[in-house]
Amino acid sequence: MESQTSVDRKITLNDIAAGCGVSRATVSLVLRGSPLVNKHTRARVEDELRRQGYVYNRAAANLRRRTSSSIALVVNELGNPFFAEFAAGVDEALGEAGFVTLLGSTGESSSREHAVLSSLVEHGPGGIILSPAEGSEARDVLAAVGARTPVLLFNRELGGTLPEYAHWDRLMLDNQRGTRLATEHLIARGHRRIAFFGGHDDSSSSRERYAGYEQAMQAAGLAIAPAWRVESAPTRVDAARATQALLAGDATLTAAVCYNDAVALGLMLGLNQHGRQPGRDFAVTGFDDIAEASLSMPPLTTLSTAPRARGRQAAELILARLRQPQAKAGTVVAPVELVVRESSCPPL
Amino acid sequence: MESQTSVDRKITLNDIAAGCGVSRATVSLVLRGSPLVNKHTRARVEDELRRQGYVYNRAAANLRRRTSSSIALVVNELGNPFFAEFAAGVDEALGEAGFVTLLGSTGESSSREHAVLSSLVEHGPGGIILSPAEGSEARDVLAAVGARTPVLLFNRELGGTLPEYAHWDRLMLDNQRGTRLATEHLIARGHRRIAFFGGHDDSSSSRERYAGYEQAMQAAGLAIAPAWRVESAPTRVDAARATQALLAGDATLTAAVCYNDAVALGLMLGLNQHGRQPGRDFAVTGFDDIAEASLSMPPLTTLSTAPRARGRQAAELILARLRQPQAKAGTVVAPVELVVRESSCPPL
DNA sequence: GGTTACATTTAGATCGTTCTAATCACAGCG
DNA sequence: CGCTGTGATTAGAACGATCTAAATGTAACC
Repeated sequence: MESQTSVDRKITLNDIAAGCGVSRATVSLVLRGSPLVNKHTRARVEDELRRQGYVYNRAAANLRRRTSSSIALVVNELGNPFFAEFAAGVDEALGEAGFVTLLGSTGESSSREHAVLSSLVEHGPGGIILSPAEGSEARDVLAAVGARTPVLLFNRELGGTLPEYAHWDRLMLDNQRGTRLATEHLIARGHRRIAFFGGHDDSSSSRERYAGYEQAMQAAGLAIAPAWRVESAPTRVDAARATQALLAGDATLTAAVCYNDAVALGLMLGLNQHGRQPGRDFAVTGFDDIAEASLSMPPLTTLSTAPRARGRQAAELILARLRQPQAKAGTVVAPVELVVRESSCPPL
Repeated sequence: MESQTSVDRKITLNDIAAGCGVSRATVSLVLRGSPLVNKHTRARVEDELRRQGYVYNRAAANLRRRTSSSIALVVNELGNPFFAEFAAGVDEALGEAGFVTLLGSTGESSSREHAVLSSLVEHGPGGIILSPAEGSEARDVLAAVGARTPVLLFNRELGGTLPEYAHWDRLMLDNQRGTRLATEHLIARGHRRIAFFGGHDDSSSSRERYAGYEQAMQAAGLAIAPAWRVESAPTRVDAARATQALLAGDATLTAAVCYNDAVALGLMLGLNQHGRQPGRDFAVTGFDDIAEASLSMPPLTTLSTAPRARGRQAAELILARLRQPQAKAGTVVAPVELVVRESSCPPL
């Protein structure tokens, strides 16, 4: 047993070539399974590869071939289960296609986003899947990534406008339809005084979700009082904090459509603290259907976005773009589905 | 405004050099902030870099310098919030150090783990942070990564033994102490008939956690019936399924120490389905303190492992190893802390 | 034998950086 | 005037792969 697990020096094509008396080029052909090489030499080379414990240097190959075998994935916050699931889906699908995922997270800060993007782009990813931070501007992002690397925007639009030469693809959720469905559901259950709670209006997804709510309310002939829109950061803690403002604004509300599940869970927490019982005397809906939604007390009525499937889809879209760099940019809108659970009780 | 955002050709050092009449070497020195270059030429070069929209090619630099600026992170399952938080911590700390994270996930399958590792290692990471899949063997992992890339094992031991030349670092949780604390807590509350539920005994973390439980039981003079150990996959659904076996094995149990939070949440679900009320007539403890633990009904008594901090720590350990390749391998055991919530009620 | 065809192999340039060892310009000094 | 020291710059070889174009060997055919 003399497998040469040389700890010190890196094994290259030259070592293999020397080791079995062929040229570097031949070894390279063997590695790539070319039909040009003779059966017999192929076997000899493959033995030698194993014997010396060769590991392929994809970076060198990519340099020469001017290709890339990685995709960068930039998300706001991995701690958010929606993005964690999304990332898992992206990584799964990229892995199956032989690509590797370069991870970056921005913590919802557009300045960190800029830094993360500039760093990632230096590693030469073939493309970038970006879920923009709140308030992220098109021109800043473009400056960070340059015009050469294709970008797939997920979940949110960028602020400002892109120059026409940057044709970026989009994968968006059907935000407006989602909150419309949720609002219609609450109206059907008998609610009339319904708030829209959480999120910041400078994020496009928030505006779209508000629009869906507004659309359903108008269609039902219900006027919206200004106090029925309360903003918050899209996190549990900030939503719990903002509950105070919601209840103070109008004590007669019977339901709220929330920006997302994190906000909805925070609202339920806040309601409890103010002596209200979500699912009993106050109806709540979320958005995303994260794993916690079905576990909360009461279980949360929400919109299922299937984040892992979205991740796979995002991966496939960016890979398709790599194959067709010139195809014109497209926008895919993924459907969402209303999942009715106990938090959307009828009014008392 | 003539910033040359050339969409077609990649800008290299040569382009910059030609663009301002200096040599490639000088531009390279400017990029790396060398004190050798003249103030005035530096300014000229920097202008040109901006003007042409140059982006650094780190892969080429790494090839020449035989260095790496990435670390691979291989985790069982990103959908599990414990690992998602861990990954977030790793990525944060690596990013701050100027490294990029190569992501891979194994879905608890050791064959996928092998494939993922072989693929990642070809991209030449400086090191690998690996949370092994259940039943993953030392020799298989070594075969996949080779002996050149340093590895940091997180959370679990590998099966089998490593050859002595592979000196791998470890970051482990204080599993045994954790379940000992949880068990002592239940005993102090008055429980005597306590099960250990979930996990598979071929994972080292599971064995360690069982050992902590056993230790506390023995110290209290309590004998453990064979029916008090029921295994399950470390997921919510499988734990819910296995609840049946636990209750059928001994109907007089009053409490269970669970392998982790996912299992504990599944058990609570299963208990409800069998007409028992966790936190009222059956006490449950978990392990990990994932975000859902405080939200479940009842809130879960568990062991806080601070996964994000562990992630940062893992990143720091592997970076330290890069700086000191020859230092001898070490094992760090991270402390855990008991968080008492309502699921660990006293017996009726 | 000479020509062609085919299968296999290979030398050498190349990708975009960095590094080593010069080289160059210029001032100061004896 | 030649020598040396210093600051600034650079030519050219690497890094580990791939690719082009050409070379080699062998067999077949006229």
